[in-house]
Amino acid sequence: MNKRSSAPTLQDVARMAKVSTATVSRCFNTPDKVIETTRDRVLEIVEELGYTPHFGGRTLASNRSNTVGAIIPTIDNAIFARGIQAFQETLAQNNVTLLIASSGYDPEREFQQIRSLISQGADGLLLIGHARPIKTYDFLQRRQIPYVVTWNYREDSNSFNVGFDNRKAGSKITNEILKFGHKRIAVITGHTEFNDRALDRLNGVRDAMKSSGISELNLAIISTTYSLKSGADAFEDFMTRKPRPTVIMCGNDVLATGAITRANEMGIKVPYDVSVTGFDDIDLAEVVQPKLTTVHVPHRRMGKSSAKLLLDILNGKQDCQSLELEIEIVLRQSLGNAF
Amino acid sequence: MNKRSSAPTLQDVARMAKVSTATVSRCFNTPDKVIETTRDRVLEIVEELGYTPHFGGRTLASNRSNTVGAIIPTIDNAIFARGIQAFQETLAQNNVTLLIASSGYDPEREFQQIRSLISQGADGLLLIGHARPIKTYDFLQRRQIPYVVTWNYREDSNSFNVGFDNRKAGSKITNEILKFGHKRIAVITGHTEFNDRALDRLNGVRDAMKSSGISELNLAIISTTYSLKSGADAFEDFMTRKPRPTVIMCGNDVLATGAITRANEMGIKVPYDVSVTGFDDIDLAEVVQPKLTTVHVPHRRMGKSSAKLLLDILNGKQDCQSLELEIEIVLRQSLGNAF
DNA sequence: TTGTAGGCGTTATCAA
DNA sequence: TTGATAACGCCTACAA
Repeated sequence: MNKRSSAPTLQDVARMAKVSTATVSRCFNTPDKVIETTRDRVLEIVEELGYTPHFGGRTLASNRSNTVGAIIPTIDNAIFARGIQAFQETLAQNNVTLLIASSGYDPEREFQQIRSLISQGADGLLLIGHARPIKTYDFLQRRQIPYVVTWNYREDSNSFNVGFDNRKAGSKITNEILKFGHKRIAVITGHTEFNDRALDRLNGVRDAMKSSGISELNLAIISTTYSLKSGADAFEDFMTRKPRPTVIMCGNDVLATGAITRANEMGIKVPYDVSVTGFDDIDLAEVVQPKLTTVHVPHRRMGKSSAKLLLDILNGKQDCQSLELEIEIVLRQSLGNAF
Repeated sequence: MNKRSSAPTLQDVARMAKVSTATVSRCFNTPDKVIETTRDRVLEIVEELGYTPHFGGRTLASNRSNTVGAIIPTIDNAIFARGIQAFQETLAQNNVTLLIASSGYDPEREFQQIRSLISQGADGLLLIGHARPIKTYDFLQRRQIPYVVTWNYREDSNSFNVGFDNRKAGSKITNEILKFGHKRIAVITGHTEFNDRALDRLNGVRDAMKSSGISELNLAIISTTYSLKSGADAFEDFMTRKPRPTVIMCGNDVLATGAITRANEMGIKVPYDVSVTGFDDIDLAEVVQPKLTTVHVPHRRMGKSSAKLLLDILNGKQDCQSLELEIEIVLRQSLGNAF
């Protein structure tokens, strides 16, 4: 790769403003420590030259970057977009820049991305969920990297943690479903390996069934990737089995939307022939017909709170606390009585 | 912000492996220039220490970062996600890291983000669309920053450019609409200031009407922000006017989906009472009922081609070429005959 | 209030 | 094939 054509440096500015580099540096970092007239002169030159501080030099010298990194499973999906947007806005208010990377739900790639972001100088990280190889946690620990885990709250976690309890959430929506008299339950879940959100939701379903005395024999599961098509295919699979389930619970709204779309194509009436539920409450949930009964996740609050916690940690604030947020079930039209 | 606890450095590795820092460096950058036994020893220590190269030091010394930046209008929206994902994948295959920032459709913020990414050491940039203040182009020019403009192709552009011609696309779908006998046309567009995609699409509509001899008096326009609710509200606005339009063209699928959703709520039948069209062909387009007639944009191809072009430019390849991609109209159910 | 100078981690040139 | 060593741009004691 070519060298970047040389950019103006602190030196250049200093020379033209006839001051030392130290003074120019101070104009940026401790402006009140330089007298106004000098500062004005310097800033004018800065403007004229279009000078931008060289980030590499800065981190090298000061050992901090005012940058944090976030590694999310995927950007090609609305699930994380809203939360990350809020995360970023909160950081920006505190003059911290966000670097985003995506892992494609692959723990090995997540590890690489973590290393890469740290190399880039990230002061701290946002990670999605708890499930990752020990190797990754070892690295984080050894390098003493400040990080916050979000999108799943676990009381017993060793990490700083902002989010909702996916297991409780799974139970909660299952209980709602059971109120409608459903007995034969099918679940379309995302792959649960290294995806603790999916796993916990599923275990929540089991918890609820158990405490209502419903046998696991009434639970059928398909695990697949998160896409409209996967949801649709899994739906069709379930509906060609005998006996059919009375409700199909989906691991997220994308899967649920795929399921309902296929239902419409097959001439199956939701919720009269079968009920469908989602998880996340993204835009899609209100667009699909019938509208989706789903779990409302406080995306923006989660992003904002994660940012605040991470900033507190980075600023060395004492007694930083993990934070559990609550979800709500939102009843729309896709869940009805069991037949 | 706290200092990051000290990470192992090249020095540490060198000391433990009993070689010079130069050799360790070579192990990473020109591995074939160091004999295998030494290399193995070094890499072992690297592994043991969990050493990660310090990015700041590296950029400082080598004046390149193997990083490129992309500034997109928003991440909270599926429009750009797929293209950016493809862009990133292609970069990753070439060991280049992507930094993403979002501008919120604000040219001033875009300018800041550009400076910020350059400060971070980005070797090149991906920018969406052509419309931005001269100030921004001046900066790009003066600093000789390699960049590619995407999401809109303009033949007369001075920038390297990958995308489709939004104006032609606007004409194309309008012509399709005119074939269905529509005469009273309403457009819900995104704000066109500093959004050349929106502006060009709109001008394309005008072009097509003109060359079919339809007066501009038959064109009504509402410009608004890109959200489901804005689309819905604008739809309702149009449908309470007299006479009603026979077709409502939307600047993207989000607006169109909002429009159809509101139509359903108001008991207005699409396409019997009014036709609706979208733009982009994202997932939403096939989920909403009736399915959306829209402009299919080659998101992934655009992302991939942009990445290739940018990499070529960065590698100093000669005769790099801008690239025009084609769109297609996809006819689904939301467009019908004028009544 | 300002300047001097050393050092941050890495690469690259030149010798050995 | 390896090692010394001088940059790279910036920050920050310390001195003036």
